Amino acid sequence: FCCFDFEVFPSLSVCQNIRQISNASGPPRFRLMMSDGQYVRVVVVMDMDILKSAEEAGGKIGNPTPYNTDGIVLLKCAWMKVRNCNKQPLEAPHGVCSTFSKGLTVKVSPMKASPMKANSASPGSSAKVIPIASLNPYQSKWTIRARVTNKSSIRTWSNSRGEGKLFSFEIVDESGEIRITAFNKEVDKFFSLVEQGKVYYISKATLKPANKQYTTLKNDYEMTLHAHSSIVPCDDNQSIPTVHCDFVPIAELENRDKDAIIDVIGICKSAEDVSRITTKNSREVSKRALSIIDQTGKVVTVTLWGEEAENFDGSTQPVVAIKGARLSDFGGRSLSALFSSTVMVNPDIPQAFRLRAWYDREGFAINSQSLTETRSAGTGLNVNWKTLSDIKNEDMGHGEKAQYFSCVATVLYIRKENCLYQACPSADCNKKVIDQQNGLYRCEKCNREFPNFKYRLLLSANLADFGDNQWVTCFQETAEALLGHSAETLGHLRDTDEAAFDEVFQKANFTTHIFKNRVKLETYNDESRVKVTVMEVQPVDHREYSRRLLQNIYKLAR
DNA sequence: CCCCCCCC
Repeated sequence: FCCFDFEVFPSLSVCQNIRQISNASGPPRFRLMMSDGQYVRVVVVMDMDILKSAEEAGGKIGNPTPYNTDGIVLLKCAWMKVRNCNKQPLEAPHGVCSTFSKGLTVKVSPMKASPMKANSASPGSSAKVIPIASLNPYQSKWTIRARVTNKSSIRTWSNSRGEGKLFSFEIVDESGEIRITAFNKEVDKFFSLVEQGKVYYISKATLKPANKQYTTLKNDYEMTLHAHSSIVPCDDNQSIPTVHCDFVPIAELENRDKDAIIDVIGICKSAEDVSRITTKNSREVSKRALSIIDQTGKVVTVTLWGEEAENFDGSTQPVVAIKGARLSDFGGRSLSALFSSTVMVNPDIPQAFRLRAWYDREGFAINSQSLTETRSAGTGLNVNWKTLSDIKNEDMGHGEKAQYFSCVATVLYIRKENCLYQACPSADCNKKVIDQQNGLYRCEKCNREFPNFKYRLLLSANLADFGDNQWVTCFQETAEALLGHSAETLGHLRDTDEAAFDEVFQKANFTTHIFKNRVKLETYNDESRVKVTVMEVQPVDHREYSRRLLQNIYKLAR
């Protein structure tokens, strides 16, 4: 593999195999990794508004060709052959070729011949190429030419009738679509050959009636491969339709029925980490929820499953298009990918270019609203962010109910005096015990004496941000998170090694965290004061924090 | 010859 550096201005669209290598000043530079002899199709697109302002500023951009009617113009489209790949070798990214085919601005063709003049002859078969729509079980000598639109992973089964493995894929041509299944030996033979998005000549397979219960494809038949089946890649695929999507704007999902199967496209604004869950049938499966946003300014949660969940990388905020997602009413409205869904990351389609341009220019900063209500506000959406000065300026906590807010703040000081107390050792009682001075500790709440106690933390800390500071209270868990040690360890340290105990507090000073707090006006001895209690301490996600700051700057600059 | 579409 070699590297190939180039500049894109503005940074409209970058596919997965391109890494940004600098953007310190001037146009950002990108690096594409690929191997010698490959062809690259370079497509440079630009948003019409940006193009106009560039031209007004005296820039010359040749003769742009309208790419679609949505204000995106095609600036350049050319095939380039990669040569001199003897530069510094780089580790090949996983699945480099298949992801290239999904690339947004750069496409790699593995063809050795000129990609512009592909061979259109059928692969030595006397049977003529017929449309999928004309296939039926009563004819055997046929060949079809079709594009793979969806390919499953390999699955195994075991039931009373036996066991085995299989995979299936869906194909489309100008006339229609059909599902093809391969079992056992045919899995070994064809699984790696069949690639999503590619075109093949297919012949000598068995047709049988499709069970409509299990498929949404528009075909009365489906196909099973057998020992004599033939699948031959076809390079000339100009005339074979690519996956067609009817994208539903995210805001429009509110008006659609539950369980509707829809196509959706959006920018992956944030993504959960992958997690393992156990289904009702006690099967383990991976899942990952994404938040996607489109030009309607609405966000919706999409859940990916299995390998798709495991392999998804949302760190570059890619465009995600899903054909055939199912609309659910969970949390209001949310989406789930099905086995029959096609998930495309940075697809090479105008809607994706347009979305990228919109998001990078303004979408990233808009005040988005999610159609999916999340109960835990851990995803960065729906968090009530405040600065410390907001507590006073907005008279927070003065109402009937306590208010909750999150802030990014730095520890200025933690009082170590009286931060530990001796608490009742019984499981759910944290009441302070009275030292009877006879080796026993009395809990008034439990009305019992114990030979032992447990240490509990009750910390007063002073937090600051750029505008103000605030005394807060941290109980056990949040205090342990802040100090980085358990109450038990700290109690022991205080009793045995005062220097080490002091050190713990020194180390916690000037550390910065996300604090999730409860604020409430409390009255004690006729004196009212706002009390802030820390409910949660979390590390700062600097990427997410920077995005929020940029968003705030953008809003203030309006 | 499979046919699972899941979880909060």
